[in-house]
Amino acid sequence: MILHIDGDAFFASCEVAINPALRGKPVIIGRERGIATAFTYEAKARGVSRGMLMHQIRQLCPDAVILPGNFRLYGILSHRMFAIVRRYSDKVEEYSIDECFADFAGIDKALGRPFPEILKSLQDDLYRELGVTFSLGLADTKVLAKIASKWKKPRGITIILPEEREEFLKKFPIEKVWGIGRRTSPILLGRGMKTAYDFASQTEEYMKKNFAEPQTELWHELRGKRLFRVHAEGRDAQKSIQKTRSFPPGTTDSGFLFAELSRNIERACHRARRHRLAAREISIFLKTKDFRYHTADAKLPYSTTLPLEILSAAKNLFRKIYQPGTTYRASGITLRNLIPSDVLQLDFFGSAERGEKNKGLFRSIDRLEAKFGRRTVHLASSMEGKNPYRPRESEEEGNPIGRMAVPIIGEVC
DNA sequence: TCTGGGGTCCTAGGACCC
DNA sequence: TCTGGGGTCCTAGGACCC
Repeated sequence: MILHIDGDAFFASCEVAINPALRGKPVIIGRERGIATAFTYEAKARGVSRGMLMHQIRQLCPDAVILPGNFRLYGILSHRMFAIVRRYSDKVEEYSIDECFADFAGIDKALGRPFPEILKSLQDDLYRELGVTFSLGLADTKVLAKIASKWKKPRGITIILPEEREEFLKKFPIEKVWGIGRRTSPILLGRGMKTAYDFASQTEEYMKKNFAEPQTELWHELRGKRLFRVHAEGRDAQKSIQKTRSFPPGTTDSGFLFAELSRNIERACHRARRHRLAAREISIFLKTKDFRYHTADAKLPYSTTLPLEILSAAKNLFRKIYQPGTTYRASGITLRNLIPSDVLQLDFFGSAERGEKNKGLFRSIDRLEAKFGRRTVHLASSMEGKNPYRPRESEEEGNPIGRMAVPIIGEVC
């Protein structure tokens, strides 16, 4: 058996857990982004929905408590949650910040208690020690466990026994199945499949003829054939780092646009340095006001974690895709092909000294930011002089020095 | 749903090779 | 070369997830 555990309104629940005065109130997370990222069930009952804009929420729900995300807190509670689950099974896959899978095969025999009792006790442990409620689903496969935990929320416990599987799938809408997204569900609905059962009861020939591998795998898993295992070995190394920011309603100003991109590059590099990763490839995108993406990418001659080196590559890419007169609403950078930055990378001419001075510079900047807050020092290319929009409030907090532009040309600093 | 930010994986098709 | 068959690798973009 595989267990799936899912946090109920996790971010909002964490806030309530550390501030009991919030209990029973409509609490919404996402102030810094302007849209609802997570919200309590009280907020949901008032009509708040995912992605709703903050000003709409204030109208709908004037007494809403709107908070910025506190990811350090969520990370700590997440960590503790995994530790609690590991008391029951040592095979735990940390799937996301508020979710995990655990291999529960034989756990009932090992503990000498029936599964319903074990799950109840695990759920109680989680609530008692974290102040956050979780929903649990137990079934033969990952996909079944995942839909089981989703079935009853909050604080649900759902077990799908093999003999009850078909009846359960008949109640479960196809579009809510893990792996069936916006594109696939209309196709399935168009073929008359409304429930997970309608999909799972197709023949294998039909699946092979009409669907690709990912859907066929889901089909097997829904029928109780285990294809996806619990990955308890720990996470793979991170493969990419992305930083993006929207600036609705948008701009046609190339100077502002590039400053935004530059800023994203600085943030991405900062993150890469923190994780001791360097990038060998980058890609940038500009998103138009009608939500189309224009992307371009480049391989770098050496792996790097320094904004100045990435900036010059990004400038060329920017020229390729920027079109005067077009209104853009967001930009972004992705650092890819990441390798540990302590591995010495020689460039084409064998020079290991490249960028040594800049490395020292950015080490200092990182230290300054650790002490005085984000954006204490930034590149001149990221200056928002032309920014017609006010800076976000969170950026201004905790910065005793104020903004300082440091023009850096080449290796002069 | 006039729609944020951060990720991973799959696949079709082109380039190139024997 | 009005010309077959088979294979690998790479990349762009799609689809999905939280």
